[in-house]
Amino acid sequence: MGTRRGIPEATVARLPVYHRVLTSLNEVGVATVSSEELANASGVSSAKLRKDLSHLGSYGTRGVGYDVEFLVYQIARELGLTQDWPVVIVGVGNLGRALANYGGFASRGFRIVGLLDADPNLVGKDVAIAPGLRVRHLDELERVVREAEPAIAVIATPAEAAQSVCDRVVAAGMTSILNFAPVVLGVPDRVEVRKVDLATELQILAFHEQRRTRDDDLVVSAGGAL
Amino acid sequence: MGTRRGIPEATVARLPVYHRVLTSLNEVGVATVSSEELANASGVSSAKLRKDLSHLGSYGTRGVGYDVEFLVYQIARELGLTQDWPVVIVGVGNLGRALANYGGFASRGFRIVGLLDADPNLVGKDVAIAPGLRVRHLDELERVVREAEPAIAVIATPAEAAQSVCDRVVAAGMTSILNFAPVVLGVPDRVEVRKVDLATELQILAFHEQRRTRDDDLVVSAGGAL
DNA sequence: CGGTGTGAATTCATTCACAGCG
DNA sequence: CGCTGTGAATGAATTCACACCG
Repeated sequence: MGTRRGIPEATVARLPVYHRVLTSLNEVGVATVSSEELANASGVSSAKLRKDLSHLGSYGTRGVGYDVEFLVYQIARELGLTQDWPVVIVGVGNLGRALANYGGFASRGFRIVGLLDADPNLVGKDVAIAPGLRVRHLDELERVVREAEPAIAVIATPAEAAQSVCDRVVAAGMTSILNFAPVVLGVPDRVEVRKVDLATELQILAFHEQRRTRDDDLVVSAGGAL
Repeated sequence: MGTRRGIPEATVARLPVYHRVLTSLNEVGVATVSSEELANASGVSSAKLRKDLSHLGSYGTRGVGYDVEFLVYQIARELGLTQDWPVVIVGVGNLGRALANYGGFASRGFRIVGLLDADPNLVGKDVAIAPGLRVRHLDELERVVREAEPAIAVIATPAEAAQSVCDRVVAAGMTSILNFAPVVLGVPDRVEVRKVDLATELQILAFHEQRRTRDDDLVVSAGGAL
């Protein structure tokens, strides 16, 4: 039976993908999927998918597969998507704006309750699709946190500002941070930080691209020598 | 001695962080760091850092530490940052624009050679800081690839367009893709895809936030019962 | 029969702890 | 003496392979 306690971190990181794929399937009217099908659509092996789902419980039917609608709900519940998550975004440059207008948030329980920036020229602007959500000055951070009680902050400021914004966010009592600034944030143990780093991702691709090229050369050389 | 062949994937993913931290230290004039210091600044344990660096070679000095400038160069070389990486960005919405204007790219050898979009209203616009880089129509993709020979494509389109853009990118001969669209891209084995998914990251945070809250409740209940 | 769920085997990553070098 | 580099120990994630159930 599903272990209930302690879902492995690697599994948690894949649940959002399964959730999205299942949601699509559901919208198209698919009622049932096998682990093989769902795995293919999610870009993982079927063994991995079954092991992942087994951590949530025995939600499949042997010889048949998984009920799409039921599974969507179970994953959503496990991830906490069935509740409302107020979020503040600090830093309203191109990236912050892109985030503010990203539809994927609202549909999954994430509700932007604050768009904050230190630049007076941006304050008061209406940059988001969200109804009447204007940019407020960074100094209103504490007020926003008191009023809307967001647990999650998104930091989309320039690198130089990130740590001090982070400190204020933590001081205001928030406990989860999604950091887009290219710096390693220092936080107390109780605060969870995840980072998304565009340059890092490109560098990892470059590494593999380089390795590929080098290896091709080796193969060619070796081939020539034979 | 450093194994030379096959640096572990987990290590590769951390090298960009070390590289950035070391670059900062170098700019501030620090000549030497210990594994302890560099590890702290990078948010990892010193044992992990030493093991990571050991895969590149024996670049430290016992009793002293690492020469900052030398190590920056070694990591850069390993990651392929010492060469020029032409990159195309497909999709020039807020996110694509944020990427186009992100300074961290140029400074690490990534050079944007194409900004492409299917929207005629965007074509011809000058959205990037980059000198004279105007948005071109998606149909020019093949031409851009032929002329500038980029290996890496960044996909920042809406979800609906991502797979067809991906297919064209692959058909044009590119082999590395950084995908920001919230879909699982299907590609041939030879093509490497990395994805950055904003909604996924928030969902992982929400999961932990929810767990934290649940556990707190348990602690409180248990405490009350004693 | 077909496909899930899962122990067992394997591979990959992290941590420990210390020998040995500068 | 201090700090690197690394085998050995531990832990986490993936893959295998098949018992078992609908």
